[in-house]
Amino acid sequence: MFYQPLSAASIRRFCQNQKFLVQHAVCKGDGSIKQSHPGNAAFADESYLCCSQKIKMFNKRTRIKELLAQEPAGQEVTVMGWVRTFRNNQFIALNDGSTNNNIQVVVTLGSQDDDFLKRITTSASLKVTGTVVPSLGKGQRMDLNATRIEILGDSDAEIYPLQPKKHSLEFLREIAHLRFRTNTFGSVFRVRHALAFAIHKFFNDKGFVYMHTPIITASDAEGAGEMFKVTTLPFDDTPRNEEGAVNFAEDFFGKATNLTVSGQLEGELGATAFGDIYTFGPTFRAENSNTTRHLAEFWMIEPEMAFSDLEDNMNLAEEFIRYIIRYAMDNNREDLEFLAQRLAEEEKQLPQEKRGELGLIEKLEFVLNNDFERITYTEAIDILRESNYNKKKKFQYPITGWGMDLQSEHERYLVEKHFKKPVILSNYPKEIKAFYMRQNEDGKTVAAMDILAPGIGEIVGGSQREERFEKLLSRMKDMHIPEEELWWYLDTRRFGTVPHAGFGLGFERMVQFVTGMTNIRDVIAFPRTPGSAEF
RNA sequence: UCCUGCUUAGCUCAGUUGGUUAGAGCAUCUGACUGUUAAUCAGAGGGUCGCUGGUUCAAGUCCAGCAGCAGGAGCCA
Repeated sequence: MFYQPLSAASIRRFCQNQKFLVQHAVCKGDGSIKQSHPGNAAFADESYLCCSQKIKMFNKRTRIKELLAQEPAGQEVTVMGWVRTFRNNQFIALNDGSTNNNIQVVVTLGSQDDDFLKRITTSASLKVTGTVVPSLGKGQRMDLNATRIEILGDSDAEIYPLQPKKHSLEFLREIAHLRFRTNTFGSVFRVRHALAFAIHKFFNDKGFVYMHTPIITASDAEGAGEMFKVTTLPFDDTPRNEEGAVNFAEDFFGKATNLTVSGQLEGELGATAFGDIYTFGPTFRAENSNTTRHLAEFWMIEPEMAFSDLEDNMNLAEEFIRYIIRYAMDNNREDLEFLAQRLAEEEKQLPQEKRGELGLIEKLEFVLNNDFERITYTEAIDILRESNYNKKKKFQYPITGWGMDLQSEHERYLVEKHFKKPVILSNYPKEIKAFYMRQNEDGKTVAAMDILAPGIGEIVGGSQREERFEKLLSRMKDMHIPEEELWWYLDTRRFGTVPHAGFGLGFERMVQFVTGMTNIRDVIAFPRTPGSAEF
């Protein structure tokens, strides 16, 4: 079905022409049908028209991406889009977001009056009907010789902020609502879409169940980070209990609630019934993190697999990452090539040692064609200790020995200097990892794994989960995790527990890796960061 | 949260040792031209130099505080 707001006059005209069969007058607002009177405009005033797809649609248009793939043979088409540039009062570069490539609309000299031409400004929206012919110019294969141009929406050039020139990413962030109309963000968000689609396809093809874990959670025991509180309690005159603490018994849910920091614990409930599940949804962290790779609201993918161990987990993660990169390479080649060029130009500004050794496309191909390096935490410490970097005391944080937490400079050294490819680090000391990770036989380490990617750092964090009830419970006690709050989680270990494993992958970091964008705020439509929730 | 840097026209940036009326390119507007490729050419308009206070005869320039932005660190995905 297709909906289009129309003026009463347009509706009357369409109905009189009988080109369109008006099936329903649809009430504005909620979209519910108010009247059903074929061909009668009287009921459609200030309403939305709803036309059946079988009937000729008002907006029957050819996407510019599809048009550019055709042979120019004099065929008549209608395209709609936004003006990128208007040169010479004659050539309109029109873009509709289906591709970065524009269709060149040619306006015959003298066919339009000057006042009309002056309204063809950057980002004005047009409906153009014309014939497609081979271009006389050199920059493009085809021209659309316009026979009819309709301005759908004017764009005041004096105040429209985007210009046909290079803008800084910082400036575009301030106009995030318009930045999709640039080539860079067009490509980034088409690739983002492709990756999201590929994720669902990958898991669906493998028989995983897509599970919707809650956004609002009551447990604050996960320890994954600071949480945003969810409450309907008043800020002034907040109800208090006898001890003077906020009385959440009076709150909406009757208890304290937060936005989720992870769907993992709920995911484990699904995995211990369906076998294999995955989640893909928004996640929230109230950490005061101001970096190029943290967001307060981000999207996370969390598969969880029953009857699996750490190695199965690593295998899945590696296959998964390859699959979605391959999908983007196969389906968004043009966008990736544009982004590769953009990145190459950006890196020209940097000193030699800060530039990537490979171009974006080469980097992605390298990841597709080479196995990830798999090493244990213990091996990593040895490599770092023996490195020239350490001997020359180039690390800001010295390698103190086994048991230390790795700093990002250490991870970067392993990934970018030593192995020069993605690295899967496993079997960390239990002291520096979460309570639910499975304890290894050595009594010192847990079956955890992180995947580190060049330029991004940690992209995946996962583990085999502790399926043994007693071990899990004693670990929770050690770490002061209240078991009464997680009674439901512990039930999976009480009733038919199985070895299982899973991981979390930060979607935006993956999009960063694939698009080469260096700031995470440029791969999510409307970034939420400390002090910033515009749009 | 900590460290560092930045803030001058719509955008990207110059602005010397503190010294006359703060400049450029692009954009915008007006006009010209017309097969252009971020078109070109000519002209015009556009500034509380982030904010507050201080030093000085004199501050865009020096000092302090605050704010915003960016990069790095921590936390992590």
